Amino acid sequence: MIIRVAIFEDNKLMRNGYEAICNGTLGLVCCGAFADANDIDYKIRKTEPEIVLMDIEMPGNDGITATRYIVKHHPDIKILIQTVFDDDDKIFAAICAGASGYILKSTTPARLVEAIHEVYLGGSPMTPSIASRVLKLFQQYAPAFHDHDEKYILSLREKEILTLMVEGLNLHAIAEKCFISYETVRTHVKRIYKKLHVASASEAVVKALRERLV
Amino acid sequence: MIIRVAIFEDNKLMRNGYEAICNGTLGLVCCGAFADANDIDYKIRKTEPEIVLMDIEMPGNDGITATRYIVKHHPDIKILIQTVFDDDDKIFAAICAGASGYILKSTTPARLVEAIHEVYLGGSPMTPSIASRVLKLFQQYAPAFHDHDEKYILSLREKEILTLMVEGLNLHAIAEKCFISYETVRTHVKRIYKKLHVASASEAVVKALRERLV
DNA sequence: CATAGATTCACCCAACGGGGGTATTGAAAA
DNA sequence: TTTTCAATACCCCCGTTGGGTGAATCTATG
Repeated sequence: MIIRVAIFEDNKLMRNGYEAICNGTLGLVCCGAFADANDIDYKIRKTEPEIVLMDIEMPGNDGITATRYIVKHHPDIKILIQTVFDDDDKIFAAICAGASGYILKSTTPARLVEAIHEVYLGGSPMTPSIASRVLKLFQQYAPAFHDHDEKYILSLREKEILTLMVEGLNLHAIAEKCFISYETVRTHVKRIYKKLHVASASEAVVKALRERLV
Repeated sequence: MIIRVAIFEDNKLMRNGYEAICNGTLGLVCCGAFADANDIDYKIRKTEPEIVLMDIEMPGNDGITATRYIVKHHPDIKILIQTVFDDDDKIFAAICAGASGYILKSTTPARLVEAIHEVYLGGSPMTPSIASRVLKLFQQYAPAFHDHDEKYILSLREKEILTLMVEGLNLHAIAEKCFISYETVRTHVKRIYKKLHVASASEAVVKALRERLV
């Protein structure tokens, strides 16, 4: 079984390198190598790849957008992102776009070939440093199962008011919404600040979001 | 530099196997091998590991709980989960508990040693099939942020100031930190509010956190 | 019953913050 | 070259907020 790989990479040297790696590996074949992701639909239809090796930074149509497109219109094709960027935004965007793997360009050819096979088998190879960031992002965005052993014990009313603060309401609006007086809201807010060890609304909402208090 | 590894694994054969792998590898040493995670604090304090190889399924104190405990009380220690389970619940729980890596027991000794080194260097090695599940979980739990294409274009300075606001600094403190006048900070802040369509610091920081602007 | 905590309300005061405006400089883009 | 825009800075106005203090209910909990 031969795995068909399409390459999107604007740097000619690297593109040729990847092509050579694919064609030089038993079981892989490069079915197309492109400098940009313009006319992506045509390129995909013509080359019919099973795996796409996608660069993020390309002139014209960027790799993230192309990934989103391929995932949407050719859901069977697996996409391996392959880039020099390791910042959270790029990783986040690539994952949300539906990429199956994310490896840095510092990866060795042997590891790249391995990664292509892993993607083909349904796995998601990631450079460990990328994986580390993914885990951190995940911990940040997984709201449910956090071990908050009641570090900050807020009463029901206090939690309610803190939630409204996070939603952007000012104290008067909170008073109206809770059917209590403005001064009462202030009293609660002050107590919340004491319990959270903060001194302003913004600090309180940041803490509320970070510690998943609301 | 020798990496100290503690092993938690109830199966005696596997435990001995891991111990042998560690002690048989240059640069690794097994500083403790335990059949359960009871008295976890004592075991950690006594053996002072840098890396913990943690099984999930153990009698008594389970690996997830132990992981949570170690992450909380010994934040410098990295934990490599090592298990036969590859179901979403276990993976999810382990990641949320703060594990740095997650590999299956089918992993080869060579890959295990590699994984320990990667964890030590701050990476997060994962068996590709685990990584694949993590990505799927991630896509599932981060639905809100798919459209992240420069909805709000903040200048560098504005981003910097917004970041400091998220960190809880008031405008005077920001002015000092940036070596600019208080009034200039206010000018920037006003522009930030206009761009984000908000009207208060708390709204701005909430938006900054939710939309990953900082 | 006494005590503690949650919830409610009020007043004072000083400072901070939000909204409006105006203006200069320097660098980049048209 | 002209224009645009980020970055800097200052002004006034006044509403909001943070801190302190005090106090009245009500409800658990020992």
